[in-house]
Formats: sequence, C-alpha cells, structure tokens
Amino acid sequence: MTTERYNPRETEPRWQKVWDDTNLFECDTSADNEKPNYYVLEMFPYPSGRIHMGHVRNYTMGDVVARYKKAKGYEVLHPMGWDAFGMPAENAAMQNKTHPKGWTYDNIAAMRKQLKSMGLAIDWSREFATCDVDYYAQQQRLFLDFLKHDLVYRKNAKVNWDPVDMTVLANEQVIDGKGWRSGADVEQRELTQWFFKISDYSEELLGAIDTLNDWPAKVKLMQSNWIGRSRGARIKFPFVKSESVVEKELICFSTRPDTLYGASFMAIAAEHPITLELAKTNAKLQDFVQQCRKMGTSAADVEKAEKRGFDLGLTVAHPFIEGKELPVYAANFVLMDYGTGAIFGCPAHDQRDLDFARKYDLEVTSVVASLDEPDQPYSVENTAFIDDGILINSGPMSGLRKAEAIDKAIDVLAENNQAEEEINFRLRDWGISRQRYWGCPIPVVHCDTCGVVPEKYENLPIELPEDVTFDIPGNPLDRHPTWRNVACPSCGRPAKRETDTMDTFVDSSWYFARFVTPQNENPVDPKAANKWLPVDQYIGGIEHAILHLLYSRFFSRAMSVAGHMDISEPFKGLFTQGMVVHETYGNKDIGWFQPAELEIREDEGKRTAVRLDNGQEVPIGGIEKMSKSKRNTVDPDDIMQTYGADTARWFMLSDSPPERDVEWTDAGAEGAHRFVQRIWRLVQIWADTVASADLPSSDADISTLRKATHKTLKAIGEDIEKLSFNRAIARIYEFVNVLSGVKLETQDAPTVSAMREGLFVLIQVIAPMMPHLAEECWKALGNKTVVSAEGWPQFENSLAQDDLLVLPIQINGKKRAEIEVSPEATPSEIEDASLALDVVQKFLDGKSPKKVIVVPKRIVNVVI
RNA sequence: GCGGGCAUGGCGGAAUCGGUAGACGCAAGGGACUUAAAAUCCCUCGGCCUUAGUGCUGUCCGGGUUCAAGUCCCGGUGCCCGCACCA
Repeated sequence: MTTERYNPRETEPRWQKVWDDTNLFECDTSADNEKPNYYVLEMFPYPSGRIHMGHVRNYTMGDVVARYKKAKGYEVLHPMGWDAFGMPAENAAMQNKTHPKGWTYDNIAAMRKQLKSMGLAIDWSREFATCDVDYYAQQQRLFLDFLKHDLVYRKNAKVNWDPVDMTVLANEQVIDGKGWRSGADVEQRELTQWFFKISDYSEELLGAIDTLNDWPAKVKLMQSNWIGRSRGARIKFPFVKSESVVEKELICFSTRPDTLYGASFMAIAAEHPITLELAKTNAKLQDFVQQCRKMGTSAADVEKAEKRGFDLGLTVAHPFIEGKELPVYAANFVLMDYGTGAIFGCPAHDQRDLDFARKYDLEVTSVVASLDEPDQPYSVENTAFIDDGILINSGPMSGLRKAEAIDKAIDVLAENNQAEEEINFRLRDWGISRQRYWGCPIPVVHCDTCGVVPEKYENLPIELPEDVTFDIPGNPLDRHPTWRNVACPSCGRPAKRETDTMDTFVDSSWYFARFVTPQNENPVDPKAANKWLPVDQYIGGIEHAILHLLYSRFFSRAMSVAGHMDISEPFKGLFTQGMVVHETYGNKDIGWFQPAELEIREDEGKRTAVRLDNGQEVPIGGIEKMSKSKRNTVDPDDIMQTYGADTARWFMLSDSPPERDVEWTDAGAEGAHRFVQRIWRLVQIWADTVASADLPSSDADISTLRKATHKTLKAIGEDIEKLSFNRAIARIYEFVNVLSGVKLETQDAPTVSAMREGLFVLIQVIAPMMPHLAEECWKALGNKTVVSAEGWPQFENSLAQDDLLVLPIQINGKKRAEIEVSPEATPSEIEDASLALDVVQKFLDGKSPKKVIVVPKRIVNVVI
C-alpha cells in the first residue's frame, strides 16, 4: 500500500473555510439558549504588527479548551479583540511619519490574518478593538458613571518629566535616570491627575481572594501581598526642638510599635510638608529635596538607591522614655504615599533603618531577644533581627513575644492618647491620567467659572481628532485648537477640554464583559453579562498577575455599583502560561542575529552558529524570552508555511508543562511534524479496512487494544480539564504506539472493530489540538460530518480499569520485588502474599518483620 | 531593595495526597530496507563496578522529619517574573 504525505498547505485553508462557511464557532449568547454556557478567553493581544510564538502558545491553549468544551456539549464563547491603544503607535508615528490610527488598524489586519491561519475556534463576529469609537464611547460612559458614584477623583501625583523634550515619560522610557530620546536628566514633576478609588475596595479585594478557587496559589499570594494589609499604630511624637515648624507633633505609622524602645531616630519623606516647609529657608535642604526628585518614580529605583538622609535639626520626645529625644531626618527611602510619610527608625530590627543608622552613625539598640537565647538582646552587626522573639528592656512589653508585644504597645499608647490603632494598605489609588494622544479621552471639561465639569452623556463619544501631527514631542491634543476649545457643558461659556487620556489598563479592565454583547448600546447588557460572567477560564501571561487582574477585579465591582451588572469577580478560573524562549546568537559588541539568519552546525556534540550571508561564526548565547532586542525570534508565519498550523500548535502544547517556559527548537518542530505525518500514515493504512467494519460489540471483548482506547480517552479528558496538555500529548503518543503495533495482516473481525474504535477515538481526541489534520483523517475514515462539530466520545468505565495491579515491594524502603494483586485485594491479603515471596523470605532470614506497611493500590514496605 | 516563582539524564519533561525516579518526546549510537539519500522500521541510551547483582549510587548544595522524601521542614546557591506611566 502506498501512502501520500499529508499536505497542510492544501488542507488547512480548506477546512478553515468549511468552519467559516457554516459559522461553526459563532456563539449564541441569547437568554433563551438553554445549553450550559462556557466562556474561555485568552488575554487579548496588543496589535504590534505580527503575532509571535507567545501568541501561538496562548491562543492554542485556549483553543483546545474551547473545542473540547464545545464537544462536551457547552455553548462556548471564545472571542478575540485588540488591546489597541498605547505608546508604540505614537512611537511609530514619530519614527515613520504614520498616524497611530492607520498604523494600528493595519497591524490588526495583518495579525487577524495570521491568527486565522492558525485555525482557531473563535467567534470572529464579536471582534472589536479598544480604539474603536464604539468601544471607547462606552468606556467614557463608564467613567461618567464612576464619577457619579464617587469612584473617581483628582489629586496631585508625580510624573517623570523630560526637560529637553518637554514631555512626560513612562517609567520604561527612563533609562538610568535619563530620557530615552533626549538623554537629559529626568525630573519628577507634580501634575493634577485622575484617580480611581480602588483603595476603597482594599479590604473587599483582599477578602475575596479566598473565593478564587481556580486561580494559581502564587497569583493569589502576590495579589494579597500587593494589597498589603497591615495593622499598626499611628503614633504621635511631640516636637521638642521645632524652630519654624508649625505642627506640635510628628505623626508616624508603624507596624512594629513593640520595638519603640529601640527607636533612635525619626525619618520623614523628602516630599513631606515639614521637609518642604523647612526647605523654603534652607538652601542645603532644598538641594537635598532636588536630589531626591531626580531619583525616578519607580519603586525599584527608590529602594535600590543608597539610603541618604538630611538632619533637619529637629527633635521629638520618645513616647515611653522620659527625657529621651530623637533626631528628625528627611530621608530618600521614606515614601510619602504610604502611611503618614514618616517613620520612627529602629535600626536593630529593620534592615533599612540599620543601613541608615550605620551611615549616619546613629545608636543601634537591640530590644528583641531570639527565641533560642531569650535572656539577652540579639546582637546586631550589619543584619537587623526581624524574626519572632522576646522583647527585652522594653517597659510594659518586656517578656512578651512579638505578636503580643505589638498588641500591648498599641494598647498602652492608645490609653495615654499617644497613638491610634490603624489598618493600613499598601494598595494605592489607581492613577489613570496619561499625557498622551493614543488613548481614550477623559470626558471632562475645565471651565474657569464652573471648575471641572463632566461631559453630558448625550455629548459622547468624545472622539479623538484625526488631524494631529507627531513631529514634536508631547501630547498633540494639547495643541489642537478646535478640539481643545469647547463650550462648558454646564454654563456654555468658552472652556477647555481635558487633554489627558486614560491608562490603557482601563481598556483591558472590562473588554471581557463587552464580548458578551459587543454591539449593545450600553457598555453591557445586564442580563447577558450576569449569565455569561465570570469568564470560566482566563489564560494569559504571569506578567499580568497583579495589575491587569487586580484592576479588572476592581472594575467588575465598580460596574456592578454603577448598575451595569451584578458580578464581583471577573475571572472564575485563571491560568498563567509560561513564555516561549529561544537560544540567542551574538553579543552586545557584534550585535544579535535571528535564528533564520544562521545555520546551526553540529560536530561531535559541539554546536556552532554560522552566518548564512558570509559564513562567519557567531557565538551562541543563553536561552531567553523571545524578544525584538535580542532578535531570538521565530516567525510563526514561517513555521506555518513550512510545517502547517497543526504542527506549530502541537509543538506549543507538547513537552513543557503549560505554566512553564517552553524552548522553541527546530528539532522539536520537526519532531512534531513527523508525528503529524505518522498519524496520517496510520489512518491511510487502515482507512479502507476499518471503513466497512462494525464498532465493537459490548460483550466481553476485553482486548488490550480496547482497554488502551478507553484508558486513553478517560485520561485525556482529565488532563484537558486540568489544562495538562503536555500529559495529554504524552498519552496520545503512547496510544499511537499501541495502534501502530497492530499489524494490518491481523484482519480478524474483533481486531478490526477494535481498531476502528481506536482510530475514531484517536482522531476525536487530537481534534482540539490539531483540528485540520483531524478533519482530514475523519473524512478519510469514511465520515461525512466535520469532527469539530462532533460530541466528545464516552469511555466505558469497565474497559478503562485494570484487572490486576503491580505493586512494588520494598524492604526497608528499597524496592526488592513486585507482586500482582487484584484491585479489590485487602491489605492483609496483600501482606500475606508479599511475605510469602521468596525474595522477601530471603531478606527476612527466618525473622519476623518489625512492621509491614501496605498502602492499597500503591506499595508494600516491609521493615525488618 | 521588596514580593512571587523555578531547579529531575546530553535536552524538554513524567512521577495524582509523601509511596516503583526518569513515562512520553527530542538528540545521539547501532542495525534493517535502499544503487544511494530521504522517509520508515527495530535495538541501546543517568552514573558506577576485579562481585554485572531485582548490586551500589542518583532529582541544585548542606541539614532535618518519616517505615518511605524529587515531593514536607530549616539554611544556602543559581536563574526567572512583578514593583503601580510597557502591554
């Protein structure tokens, strides 16, 4: 028999057209649809221009779930859209003299075509981009609703300011404290900006984490820590030496009031009102404040910077120790936006305080003893002692353990009216103002008479003007006269439109809800949203573990408060997939080379990379995340042209567990492609023979082939439910090995029937992963239907179980023998049978065992 | 700096709740088929050994708990992700 090779270039577009023509993946979200519903969503892409392998991995995983759930009888919602606002479009506009809008929609068209060639089971009728006027008009409405419900306000906040380009920079655009284009030293500037009151929901967002049973534990932990609830005391320190300062006392927040007896200094933020007041008359302090402002706004920068302080010449009285005074410093490591912007320093029991104390030669008094040596204070050199311990030399707290000492300190301070207990959260309000063009305009107007006035609902949408240029840095909206100058919605007098646009995180905080009714005249249809939300399975990168997911959780609540729906948690199940990584070639001196520009040679185990254009050798570097800067990318288009979408999909699912990084290798892709051909060959060999065969009769036919079929079917269902695609794939390999082992010459009726059943099951279980190949095989096996529309086959429990189990027998924890037992055997039966074995008798040497442990269905351990 | 994660053969990984470490795949070596190559099929494949044995050893390093540890606990090392204006 001759077999022809499978040609994905011919079959894949053909089957995609069949699915498309029959609207196979369109979802019916109407209320009268009584099928159980399932919403699977992958994080939508930013339209950068081309899809990358990370997208292929992400969307393949979601596609397997979507196709599997559809086969299981669910009405499946699996949509796609574009996170289309953002900086890269403006950067492209500046570099290539394009318009952000044209650039973005061109990119969307290109990427849509690429995604479609992957054969994804997506309902494309729901597609939208966040830069579509229809979408951001609804978002402006939500903003006005939030404003009405007191969830939005204005306050001052710092931004990175490039004094040469005269523009605000994102943290990403600040490199080593300098502007990425101008190279100028970046400064901090205060601007009045819009904020969402996410911090009102701190307690709620924290508490509800417990209900997220289908989220990874690590993401829940990261969110908990991010919200950062801490109980402590707001302590008043009366000024002793205060000179020009008006305040009578300095108020600080501390989670460790138990260590007050070890306090040796006070530190306040450079932005603290007292610091700023004193700086007015003190040039050196003014200088210090300026230095702190050059630090950059990111938390990592602040905390990595060397601890620096400025003695303000003030002192405060210690609340407990009569006559003790503490000097007050301004310090660069104290954050104005956490607590009260002031701390007391206890160097012995806080590492930052210790670093600071060592630098400025301040007293270090240890007041906590370790649990091992409870009688003497822990001796501190350059490492602060922060573990649990016993308080010592600490007045009323002496002798207490950390937790009780904290309670005691708060009680005593509160009694004397020196402090109040306070719960603090690390979570800050969400600043959404961006001084940029390519975003959703904030629908408010600034009027000299009326102040800040919300736009009227009937004036929405506030559309972005298209006649803008990007030849000079800054926000073109600021210099657009006709767009900017408007009549005040309240008094009608000349006023100015807000030119800030919204953070793109706002766009991505509710798109999942819009997909349910993408054309609705309101942001969502409450009935449909309540039926379809939360998203059953959300899949995306771990890099979104905190911000995007937390903002979306806030948004669901805010939209519910505003009456749009009644949902608190947006994502029932969450899965964070790993990255696609690749070897790098080159270095920073000679530059980096793409895998496609090189040939990898292998000589006696030694690998070298050689340039295709001039034959020069290029050093092989580490395996890193695929990125434009290292050029270690593989274009999905090339792969799909060479091997087809099914091969790319299969490779992205196999080998690595989905939550871990996967390395793209040519060998792996070739291996995946060989498997595609192997299945096609197997089906061709058997197609004619099984076409006329009956399905196996249910009576006592327990061939190993049928057992393998039903065991595989059972296991793969479980694996897909758990998103363990790599394990499902290993089982498919094993199953194909079994099927390939059956010789065509063995054409007795039961074998052919079992083979027919096995091949049908094989094609149905690979269909979610390699849908085009599956369709082609399904047809070859004589089916007139499309396999993508078929139900999921049912396994027979009796066939999916083993008749006999092989148990290992250990002697003193080392495996020495095996024993076959029935699954129903009792522990004492297993024990007796095990002890009767020759091997076991030999080791026992006439003695009786000390102990025999029998773990049913697992192991026997004989302890001698 | 802070928060979170990961570490198993030459490589990716498997090992359900603490119960046979290395399933499955890739690479490599040997063989079959072929004029030859590709494709395909078969075999071997963690390390060690005067004893080739249901032998010893082995899951990043050092301790510990347990009848039993890749898995749990304590202490290290290395790498990765996030840090609020990248998306």
